[in-house]
Amino acid sequence: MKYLFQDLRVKINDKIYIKDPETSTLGKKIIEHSILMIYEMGFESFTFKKLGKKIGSNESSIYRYFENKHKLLLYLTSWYWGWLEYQLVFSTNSISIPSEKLKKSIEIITRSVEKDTSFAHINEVLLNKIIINEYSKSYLTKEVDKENKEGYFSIYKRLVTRLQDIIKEVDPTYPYPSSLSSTVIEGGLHHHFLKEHFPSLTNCNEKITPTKYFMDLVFNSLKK
Amino acid sequence: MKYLFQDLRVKINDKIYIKDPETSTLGKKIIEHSILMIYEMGFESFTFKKLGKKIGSNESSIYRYFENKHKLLLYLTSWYWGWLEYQLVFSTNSISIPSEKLKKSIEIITRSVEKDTSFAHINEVLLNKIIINEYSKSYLTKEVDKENKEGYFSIYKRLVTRLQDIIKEVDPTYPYPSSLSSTVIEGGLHHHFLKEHFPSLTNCNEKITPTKYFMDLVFNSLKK
DNA sequence: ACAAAATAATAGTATTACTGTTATTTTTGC
DNA sequence: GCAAAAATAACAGTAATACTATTATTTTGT
Repeated sequence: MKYLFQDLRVKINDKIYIKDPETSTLGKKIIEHSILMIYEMGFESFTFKKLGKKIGSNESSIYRYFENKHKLLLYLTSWYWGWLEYQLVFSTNSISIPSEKLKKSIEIITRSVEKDTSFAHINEVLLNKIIINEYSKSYLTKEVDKENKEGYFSIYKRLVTRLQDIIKEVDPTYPYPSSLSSTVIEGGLHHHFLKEHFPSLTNCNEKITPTKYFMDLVFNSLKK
Repeated sequence: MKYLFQDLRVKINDKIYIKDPETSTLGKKIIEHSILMIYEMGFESFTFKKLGKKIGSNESSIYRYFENKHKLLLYLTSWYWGWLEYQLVFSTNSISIPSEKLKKSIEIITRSVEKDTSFAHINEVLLNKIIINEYSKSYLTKEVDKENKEGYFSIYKRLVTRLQDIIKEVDPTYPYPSSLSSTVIEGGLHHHFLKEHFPSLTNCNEKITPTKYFMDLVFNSLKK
């Protein structure tokens, strides 16, 4: 796995950044440490000034890469969904039985990220936790329609579509494939949050994973 | 309906406010106009200074009611969930057939609020839209565990529990009643957001309501 | 070695999110 | 109806945020 992903680069809409952070050491440090800092202090408390101090760079240099921290969050979330999409495609494309393919997909999408794979400066475990806590904030804004038009959420939308297509293969008569796909992806994140902070609002715990719950939910909805 | 609700008061955890806004004209104006303003400009752009200007009051007077805008959001969301809980209990307690009760519950919880009922200074239609757009921000914070301990989310939790109990009545063997309850409540909000901003990620539209989708989802999961 | 590009340093601005103090108005209790 | 108390308004002030702009220094590519 480690070697396989070595050369993978997640392609991100280039309107999200001013200068591509993958093209320089400073850029990579911005990504690396913004993940660590947003994880530690939460998105609200995180500022470019603090990030600059942490990486020994000037605030103004960070502004050369991203317009503001919202755009940086869009970058991180796009990267995450692109990475997850790759995992999904990679792990399922050899599976020909539709129901098996769907099983694997639900597993990949709803599991919690346990260990770092291959990207030197990106800690996927922490990034996954950031997505659980902060992803909604990237689209619950007044600018969502404008940003959606600019394509800032296209990787996420592509992932929802992929899962939807896999659902359709299992049951072409099911009337709500995209709704179900959205429910699994968004609900998966929410369930990890509930597990951690509101255990009474979920049946998931150490033994019962969100994956188990969503597997049941999806397959009960589809005709076999 | 109008008269029935006239005297209903939603009881909100008194640690959320400094002074109960229901006890004065200024307090009610704060609630009334914060709903209008958050709806119009979004929670991020909303400030106490702007609110003060709008209602012809000083910023510092608003601080006598709420510590900060986050607490005000907690107040509004608590009120909303309390109001919805009341609608749920009121509309379902005469129903004795469990599956009918569950149907009605899903309808109440996942429908969009169409018109103002009875609270002079609270516009429930706009408040519902605020909940769709801003509710997540009230708990996706670094302080969530502390605030949960203080009981700031107890009304919401009680609602999830109520729906869970109704689910259990329909199928006592179903292994994920609280997860399913959370999925319906949170997923309902999310679906209204998708319908409006990401129509390709849902099958809901003018004709197919989120209620229809969730009805199908829930009843397919439960044994009849 | 030189030019161009990238980064750092510094300064500055408007706004936010408050706190604190005092003045004025409104409410209430007798 | 009046005095005291409570509520509200007005004003001042602070540290931090979220930037923009300018200039200086360092790094890099040829």
